[in-house]
Amino acid sequence: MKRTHYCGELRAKDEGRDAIVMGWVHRRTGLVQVVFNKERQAAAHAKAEQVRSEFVVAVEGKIVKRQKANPELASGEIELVAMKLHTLNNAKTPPFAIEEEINAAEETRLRFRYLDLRRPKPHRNLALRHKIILEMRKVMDELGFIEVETPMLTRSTPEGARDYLFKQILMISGFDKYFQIVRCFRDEDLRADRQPEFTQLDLEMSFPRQEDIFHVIETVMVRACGVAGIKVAAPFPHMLYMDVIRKYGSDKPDLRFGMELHEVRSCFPEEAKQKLQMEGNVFALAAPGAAGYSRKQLDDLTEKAKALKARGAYFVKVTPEGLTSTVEKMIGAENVKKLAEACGAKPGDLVVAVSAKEQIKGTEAAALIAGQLRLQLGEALNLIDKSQWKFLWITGFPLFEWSETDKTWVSAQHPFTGIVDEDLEKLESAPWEVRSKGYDLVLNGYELGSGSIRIHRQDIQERLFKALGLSEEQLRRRFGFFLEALTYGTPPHGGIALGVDRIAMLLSGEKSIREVIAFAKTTAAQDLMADSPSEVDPGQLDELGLAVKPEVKKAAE
RNA sequence: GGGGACGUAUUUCAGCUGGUUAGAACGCUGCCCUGUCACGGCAGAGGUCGCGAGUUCGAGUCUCGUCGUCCCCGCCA
Repeated sequence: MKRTHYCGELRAKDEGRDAIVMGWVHRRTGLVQVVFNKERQAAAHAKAEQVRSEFVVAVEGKIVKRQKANPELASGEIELVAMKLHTLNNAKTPPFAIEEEINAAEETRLRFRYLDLRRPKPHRNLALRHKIILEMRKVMDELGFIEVETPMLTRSTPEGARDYLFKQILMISGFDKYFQIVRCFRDEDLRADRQPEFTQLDLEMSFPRQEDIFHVIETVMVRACGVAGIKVAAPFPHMLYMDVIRKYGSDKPDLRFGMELHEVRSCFPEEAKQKLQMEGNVFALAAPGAAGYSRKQLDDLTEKAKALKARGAYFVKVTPEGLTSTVEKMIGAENVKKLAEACGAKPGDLVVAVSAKEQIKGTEAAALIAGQLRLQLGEALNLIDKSQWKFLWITGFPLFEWSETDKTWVSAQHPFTGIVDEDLEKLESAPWEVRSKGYDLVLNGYELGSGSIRIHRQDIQERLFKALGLSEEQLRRRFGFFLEALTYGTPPHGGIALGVDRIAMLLSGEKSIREVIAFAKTTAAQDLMADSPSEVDPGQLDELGLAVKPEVKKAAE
C-alpha cells in the first residue's frame, strides 16, 4: 500500500480520484475530512468506531465534493469517502491536544516534545529556519565564500577563543573568504534568546574594509528576510556605542520607537541630591500618554528601577494644567520645568528620571536602568510598531572594560579585536580610551551578531596580550602556535558571526529561541524529554579515569 | 549568585479575609443521537492541592525551607 496524496493537499480538482492517505487522527485540526458510511462501507465504518485521537491510520477511498463546503479547512471543498481503513498504529491519549494553539505549559510541551512538534506551527517555524539557512548558504556561495569546518575538539583555550584561532588561521592560509554555519556551545545562564547550544553563521575575510563585511551581512539579512516575506532596505544605519548607550540605555537598542533618554543631572541641585541620597548620574525619558499613571503604577516603576540597582526613580506628570512632581519640594518648580523640557515632554506625558551610583561595564548604570524602563514602558504603552524591522550597526566600542571581579582591564569583546590606529599609542598609557575595530549588528532590540577587524600584526597582538596582564610565559603557553602563525605573513582580516537561532526566532515572529529549536532545553539547561543531563555509568567513568566529586554545599553560618 | 511570576484532576484554570464531602471547562470511559466539521444529550471515572517542616482546634489558603517551569539582572571571554 502506497500513500498517493498528502491529506492537506487534496483540493476540489482531485474530485473523483481514488486516494490513499496516511496520517494521524487529529480530532480538531484534521486536514482532510474522511467519511464512513454505515450502510455502504459497513466494515470500514465499524473499524472507524475503534479509532481514537492520534491513532496512525491509512484510508483508501474516493475524493468527492462535499454537500456543504467548510471554508475553515484548506481541503474544505472535498472529502474522502473511505472504502477501507487500516490502523497502522494506535496511540495513548496525549497529555494535551495536538492543535494549532498551544494549550499546555511549556514544561509539558518540552517533556512531550514529539507531540508538541506534531503541531503545525513548529513545522512552519523549522521549515522557515531551514529556508533561512539554505538562503544564507546560497548568498555566501554567490559572494565567493567557501564553507570550511573547524575542530570542536582541540586544546584548552580561553572559552570561545577556539572559534577565532581557527578562522584567523584560515586567513593566514590564504582562504580569503571563509564561512561556516555551525553549532556553538557556551556556558552561560539561559534566557529566552539564549540556549547552551546554538547556531552561528560565522565568516571571516581577508583584506576587508569594515564596509565590505557590512555589505556581506546586509546582503545575507536582506535575502534571509526575503525568505520570510519581509522587505528590508540596505545599507543599515550606524551608531556609535557611546551614543546608543546615552540615547537608549542599551547596547542593543530597539529603534522601533523613540522615547530617547536625556542626561538630567543638572536639574537636581546639590542639596536635593543629598536629601534624596542620590549618587551618580541621572537619566530621564518622557513616556507619552503616561501622565495618568496611578500611584501604584509609579510605585511599580520605582520598584523595578530599584531591583535594577537604581538609587531612586523620580516622576513628573505633565498635564494641560501644569506640572506635578514627586520631587517638586526637593528640587523646586523651576527644576521640575527644566527636567520636563530636557526630555521634550508634552502634555499627557510622564517624565521618568532614574539615578544610580554604579557603573556597569564602564557605562553609567542610570542610563542602563532608564533603558530598561524605556523598554518596559514602550511595551506597556504600545509604542512598538511590530511591523518594523530596524537594523542597526554599532561601532566605536571601547577595547577594554573594567572587570570589577578581577580588578583589571579585560577585553570588551575578545583579545584579537583590532585597535583603532590613532589609539594605538594609548594602549599602555590610557587603555580605557582605546577604541576597538569591533561592531555589532542589532535588530529590533536583539543583538544578532558581533565581529571585528582583527589584529593581524604579531607585535601588536603581543602588546595587547601584555596590556591584558598576560606574562610572556602564559602567552607562549596559551597562544604560542597562534602568535607564531601571525609571523608568517598574515593578511589584514576581519569577520563576524550571526546568531542563526535569533534570526529564525525574529523572522518567525516568536518571542523565544526555543520555538525555532527542535529539541530545546529549559532555563536550567535540562532536556526534559531525554532527561539530560543524567548520571554516568561508573564503568564509563573508570574507562576514562574520571571520578565525580559530590557537590560541596556551602557550610551554614 | 540576586529579583519577580507560577506550581490544585490528563490538560488549562477557579478556589475571597484559614472552616465541614476541593470546583469548572477540555480531554477520557460507557450509552444514546447524528452529514458532522468547537456536534449534541445522558451517565461515569479521575485529585498525595509539587515536596517537607512549622503556626493553628483546623492549612489548597498563613510562615519557613526545598524542588521544578518561565521572565529579568548579574554572567554572555
